[in-house]
Amino acid sequence: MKFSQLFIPTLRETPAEAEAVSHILMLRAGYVRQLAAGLYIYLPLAWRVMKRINAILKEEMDAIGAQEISMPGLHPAEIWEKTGRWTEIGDEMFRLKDRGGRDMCLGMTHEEIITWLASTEIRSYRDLPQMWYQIQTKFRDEARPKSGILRTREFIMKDSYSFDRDEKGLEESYQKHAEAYLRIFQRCGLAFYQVESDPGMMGGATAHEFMAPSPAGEDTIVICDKCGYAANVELALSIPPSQKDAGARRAVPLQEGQLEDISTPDKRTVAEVSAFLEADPSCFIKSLLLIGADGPFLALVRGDQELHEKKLQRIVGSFRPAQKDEIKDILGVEAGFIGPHNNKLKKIADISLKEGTYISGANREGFHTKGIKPGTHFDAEWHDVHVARGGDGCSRCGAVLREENVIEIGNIFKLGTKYSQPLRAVYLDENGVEKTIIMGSYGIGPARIAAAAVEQNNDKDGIIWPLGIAPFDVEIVVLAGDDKELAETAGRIYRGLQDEHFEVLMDDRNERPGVKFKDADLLGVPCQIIIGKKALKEGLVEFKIRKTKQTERIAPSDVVARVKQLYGKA
RNA sequence: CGGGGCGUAGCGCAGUUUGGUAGCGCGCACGGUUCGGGACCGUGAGGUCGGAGGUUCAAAUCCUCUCGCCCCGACCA
Repeated sequence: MKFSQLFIPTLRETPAEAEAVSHILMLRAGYVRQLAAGLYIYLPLAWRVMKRINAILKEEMDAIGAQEISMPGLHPAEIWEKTGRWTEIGDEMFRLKDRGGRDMCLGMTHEEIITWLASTEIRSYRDLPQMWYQIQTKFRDEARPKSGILRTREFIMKDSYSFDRDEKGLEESYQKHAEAYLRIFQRCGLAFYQVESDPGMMGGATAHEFMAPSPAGEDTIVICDKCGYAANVELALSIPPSQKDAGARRAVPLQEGQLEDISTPDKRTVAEVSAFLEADPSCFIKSLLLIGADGPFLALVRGDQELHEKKLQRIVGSFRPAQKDEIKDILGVEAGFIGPHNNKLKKIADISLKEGTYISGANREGFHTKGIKPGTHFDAEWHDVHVARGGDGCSRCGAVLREENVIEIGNIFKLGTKYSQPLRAVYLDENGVEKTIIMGSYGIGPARIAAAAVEQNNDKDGIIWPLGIAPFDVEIVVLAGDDKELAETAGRIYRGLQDEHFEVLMDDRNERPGVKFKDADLLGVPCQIIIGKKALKEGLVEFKIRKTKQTERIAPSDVVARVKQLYGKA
């Protein structure tokens, strides 16, 4: 296509509202424009990228036997009421009424709808398994849309759903998706990890996320380079480094094995007491009084660790922090001075506390206690309830974990019967017995793939698209648009590339060379064919790789072969 | 929802403290000269200063309310 006939509104300056690299570059290079918070218009270039990503998605989904369908974006409330999510989900759901006053919503996802479909159509074990997918718009009234295309209120998603007779079937569908996802992200040229994730509100037992490392990412994962363990910090296990020596002796009382109260007036937080006593935070026990379904209990983590509420919730069910007066009523002291010893409350302690001697609140106003030995001075249920961090040990092999910020680009969930049961998606098995369909749900955000690709592949001059998803394969830069000879050479190369099914952008604009070079680098098409008078005098054109800026002078007749070589089609 | 920042020409910004009727750079249009890394000269178009109300002889500027956008946090099928 001719640049002069395409709408590519590049910007010389960075719009003030953009912060993330991908957001800045996609605005500057004329890919997207913002309509409102979290709502973006995809201009021709961005839409071409999206189409390419979607084509890869379709190929790989079709390859595992999934069938493309299309479901409405507007849903009746009734179905969402049946699964309970109409009330479970709060402001994040866009809700509206139709003219008849019926409650409706804009679909945030399609488990309900597809399960309804399955419930009405699937009768027999002979109908299973099935895998259905769509590439469709989702609506979520995000509390805080951000980072351009990364977190929006309306976005396209590839979502697929598997329907199986049993767990074994689900496992197969799940693995097929995992493998397809690996191929998809590879073809899109992304660096990514597959990590264990929290099933969250989706329900079900197993879930994985596909994560593209980027500073713009909103999620954090820990990775073990030795054994391959990788998990979202929402559930990652780890072994915190052992108690630090710095000031550790201060945790030891004058008489070994005894407890010793020390005056710590007005020192309440770990940071304050740690500074006051000159002992490392890892020498303290942080005691948090929480109220669970069975009454109050103490959660204990080491002073240098953070309590992971979701992990704790999985162990004890839902809980809430105790209020100030509740703490006084139960322990007789204010929050800054509570400790695990000398009380009979149930205790859940983090595994990092198993060894060592500690200081904690004395359960006495203005005092802390030294010499507390877990197991000796208090008993507890031991669990991993701290937040895993880089530098911790791997819970599987002990090697040091690494931490990285990542963009979630895809996820896969084993749903089980979470949706099929309330919506009565059932079938009759070989023995005529009614069984509930076992489901899985699998999502990919194409816009996030695009954004992650830009985040991972750019330099000071602009975007550097991975080969598989660039808006064009080749950009021909014709340095003097009005020169006949240049135009003819460009035309020949253009047709030659098209004959080999390459997507070619030809910058035929009547612009100065500098402008064309700058725009070409900004747009990020993987390779450029530069046609200028100088080289052409010698019968040559230039072949430039966007990523390395390496330039080769080659004969016009060799261009097609050189491009084919770059794209591995030689 | 809590905290912070910002709304002035298409984009980036100045002007707001101390009220006097809006300016700079880029971009855009036209003419000319240029033409291998965002050219130069000249001419010109373009703004109810986010909106509403108020104070005042006079409001971009002061006051009240309101809307929008961005960032941090909470939240996040």
